[in-house]
Amino acid sequence: MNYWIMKSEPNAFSIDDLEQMPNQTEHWDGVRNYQARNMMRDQMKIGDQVFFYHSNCKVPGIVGIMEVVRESYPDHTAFDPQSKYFDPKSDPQNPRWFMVDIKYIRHTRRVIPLTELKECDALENMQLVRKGNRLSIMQLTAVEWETILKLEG
DNA sequence: GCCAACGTTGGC
DNA sequence: GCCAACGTTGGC
Repeated sequence: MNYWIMKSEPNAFSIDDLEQMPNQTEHWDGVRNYQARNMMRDQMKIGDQVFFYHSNCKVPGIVGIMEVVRESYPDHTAFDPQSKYFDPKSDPQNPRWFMVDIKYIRHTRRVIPLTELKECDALENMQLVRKGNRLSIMQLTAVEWETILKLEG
């Protein structure tokens, strides 16, 4: 069992949007970073637990919990010239980008703001709180996962 | 809106 | 393979 954080800008796709999808499930498309791709492609397994993080918004922070329900497969938005995620270098015969399917579990009882995560000593080694971090997918340790759940209150 | 931190691109 | 230029991310 692995633990993850996945970021999304709520203007583009929020925890509320995920909750309203059919089966409360959606494919996590549009990831165009090799490190993040490698984690999705090689390490994310069915049943892994994921925090949903809202970035680039008024109160950035953790807003919900999700679960991996389908392991990696090609991100078809890379093949679609109409998509803003189109990448001509990704060939259906040799896909460059991958995604997983994610299912809504619940909202956290409150937004756990980034400022609070930064103040927590037990989370000081977490990638998310490091300056300049821009990765949209990060792995957590089990201890970090539990620590954040306790912060939820 | 600003800007620091990164990642990618492409000329050489 | 170096590195300057450029584009993007995302907190503030």
